[in-house]
Amino acid sequence: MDKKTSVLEAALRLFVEFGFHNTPTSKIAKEAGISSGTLFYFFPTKDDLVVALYLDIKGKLGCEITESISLENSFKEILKKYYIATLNWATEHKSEFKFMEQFNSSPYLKKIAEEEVQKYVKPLKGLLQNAIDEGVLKNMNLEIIFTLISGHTFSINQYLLSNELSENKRNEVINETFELIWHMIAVV
Amino acid sequence: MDKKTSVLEAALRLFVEFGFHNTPTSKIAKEAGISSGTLFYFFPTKDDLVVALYLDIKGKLGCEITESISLENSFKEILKKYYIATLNWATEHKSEFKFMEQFNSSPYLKKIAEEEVQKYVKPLKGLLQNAIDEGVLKNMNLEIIFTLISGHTFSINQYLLSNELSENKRNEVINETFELIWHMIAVV
DNA sequence: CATATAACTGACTAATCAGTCAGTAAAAGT
DNA sequence: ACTTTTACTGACTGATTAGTCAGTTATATG
Repeated sequence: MDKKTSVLEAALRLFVEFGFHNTPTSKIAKEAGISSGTLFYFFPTKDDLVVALYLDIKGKLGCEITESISLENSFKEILKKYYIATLNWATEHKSEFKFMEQFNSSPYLKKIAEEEVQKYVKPLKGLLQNAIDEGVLKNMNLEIIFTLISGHTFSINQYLLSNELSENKRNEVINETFELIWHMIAVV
Repeated sequence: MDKKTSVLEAALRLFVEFGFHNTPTSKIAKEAGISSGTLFYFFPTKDDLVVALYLDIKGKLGCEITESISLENSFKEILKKYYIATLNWATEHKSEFKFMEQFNSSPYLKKIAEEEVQKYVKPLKGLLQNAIDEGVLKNMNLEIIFTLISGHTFSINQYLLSNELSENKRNEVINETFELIWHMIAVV
């Protein structure tokens, strides 16, 4: 296997379990089955490794979600696909999700350019603005609508992650809570 | 000033700026204007300090919010007071809020007993369950209702913290978004 | 006043850590 | 075949760190 990848995978596992501060590079190298020198061959500093892992995960998440969108549907259907894709991704990638959470609320975030943070958020914001302009969504501040959707998704995610539900029950919760957030932001 | 307190204050400042991992105890002691030995006199280990800070802040937040509640009002009014008190606290205690965020999404959280985490959440959950039983709130899973309220509050908080609004505008946002979450969970 | 206890100091240490480096092995280029 | 570049090693180092400890100062207590 690609050693660079195995470093990223080992780092993810250890960071989630022990945190950035309690995960020495030596441990990451050991877990990845490579020498300490190789780690620094690929990632000049530990910070570079942390940031690379962030960008790697963010890229994968962004791709998977934007891929799930088909613009042929109604805005409600598009948004629901976004919602479902995000929740499914988090459930299928628990470690990645926990890492992002930890990263986003740490001072490491400062090291990421604002434009990079916004990269995968921009398309959604564009769609939301269109929907507001067309009168599909309430005429509220875009940032507030975006915040409401993100916050809602995040919190339902927390619920789904801490309660292992059956396939049916899970879909029920997702459908019901989507209707709730939809009625909060949409013109009815 | 009490030296134990000044350690907690210095630690809060530095943790928020540099993160747990990048804040040596020596720096904390210096910032607090005491010797390294004194820090360990009060807090046997660095972890103990981090946990003590968490419990200190959580206690203060819990007190301030439960104090703001008067049970004479309608459930809607009680919940709105909760909402406003939480948002105001976060705005008036930005550092504390950031610290809690960082702590909650870090592996440090594991060091806190579940009952301690739930301590200040229990009364609210009790009120919510009553409101469900009385048919004031929709007959939904308590955990989901609780999650929806927390997530909503958290996200509006993020919005308020990153956009410095005038007193009027701020109140407007708070009132409007409270009505939104209320209509999401209440029987209308 | 005398004694005990609590608060406090700062130089010190043992351990750990991020990162280096001189050199080896493998792959790619010519 | 020869050379260059890339991938990789692991022992090593200098810096940093959490935590100690022998001793000092302040405060309370009898």
